[in-house]
Amino acid sequence: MPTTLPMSAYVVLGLLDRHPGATPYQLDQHIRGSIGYFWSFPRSQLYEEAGRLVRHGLVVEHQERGGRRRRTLSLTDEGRRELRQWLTTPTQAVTEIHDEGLLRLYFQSPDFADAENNGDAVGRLAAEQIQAHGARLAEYEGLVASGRLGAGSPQRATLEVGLRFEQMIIGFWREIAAASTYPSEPTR
Amino acid sequence: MPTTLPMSAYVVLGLLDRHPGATPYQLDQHIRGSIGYFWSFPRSQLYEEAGRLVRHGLVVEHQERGGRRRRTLSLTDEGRRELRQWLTTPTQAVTEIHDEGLLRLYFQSPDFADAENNGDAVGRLAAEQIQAHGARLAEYEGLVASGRLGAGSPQRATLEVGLRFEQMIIGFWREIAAASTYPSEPTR
DNA sequence: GGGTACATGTAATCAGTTACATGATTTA
DNA sequence: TAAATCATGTAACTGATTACATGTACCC
Repeated sequence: MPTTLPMSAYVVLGLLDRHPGATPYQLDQHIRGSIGYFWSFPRSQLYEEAGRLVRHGLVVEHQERGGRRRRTLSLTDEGRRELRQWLTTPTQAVTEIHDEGLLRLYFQSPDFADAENNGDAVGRLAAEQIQAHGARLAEYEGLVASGRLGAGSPQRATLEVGLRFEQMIIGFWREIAAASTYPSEPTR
Repeated sequence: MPTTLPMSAYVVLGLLDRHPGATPYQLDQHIRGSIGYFWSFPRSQLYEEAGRLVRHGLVVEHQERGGRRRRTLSLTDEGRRELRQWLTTPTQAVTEIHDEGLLRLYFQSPDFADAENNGDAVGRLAAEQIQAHGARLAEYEGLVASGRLGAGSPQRATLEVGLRFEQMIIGFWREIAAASTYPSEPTR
């Protein structure tokens, strides 16, 4: 077994610790609307991940014969050990903010603040991003309001970062939008 | 050609627009210390990406015969068109904050704020994260101070998000640490 | 002129995604 | 009970990462 597994593996281990006997499909449901906001992967990967973890002896699966042939998954002792270990060993991995809007901003031409010159591409980008992040923020607020997350739970704490990020980025794009509509260095 | 390319493709197109004739190796240099903070991939992928873009007719390459057999890359007209189009078409993709520290926090047991109960795993995690994000913040501040980014440039604007994110997340982990007993960093 | 660090590329492997297929359940 | 929807899985393909190999310059 490799010394370090891909993140999807730890997500599966972590979820199985909380929800023993879940099927990959059910894991997918848990992921969407929670940790999937931060680190997502398609459902099919959960099947592959499950297979890999079984091969590594960290998970056992039991597949129904006939019908839907569901695979129910549970951690082995070694899987639990691996999870505990991952949770407690220091990481030196750094954060990446995967955001297509930011990437597009980065590659705008240097005169991007000059709306006349570029058909206000940045103004449009900003407007679209404000809208998209507003929707995301509302989703997060809905989650909090739903009360499904314990007040001091690690899930609630993690979501807090999502909330603060969305507030921050909305403010950022508003500033960009303002500079785009009213260029600070007008062409003349 | 697929209607939508992977992000690494747009990064290569965007960089080649600014640095025509660059080699994959040189692109790697540009990426590290700039957009790579947000969206990174290993150098070898730039070779593969270059090959793919050439196959799609978006890039032309010229490989030295003998010696290091460098490949210099440039956009074709169609490559430029593809880049312009990507820069101006609306995206519905959402942000993902890939952060291993947050993921670990998410999977802590519910009593995570109770340091007695878990060997203060969370306190350690928070301390480590405060340290790591402090270093990252310092790097960003160094970039700004270096003056290599134009004051109103899109690169500077993008970096601003990095700066605000790091400040936000450091504040977050300080709060987490405060709820735990492991000695926290002095406030800077 | 031999060692060290930098520059460059390729091949093999592994992970992730898309597209598809089928079984079960609800509801008009 | 047919149509629609939800649940579940697999296979084929594409993308990403690791490991390796070699070339060039620098410097003592």
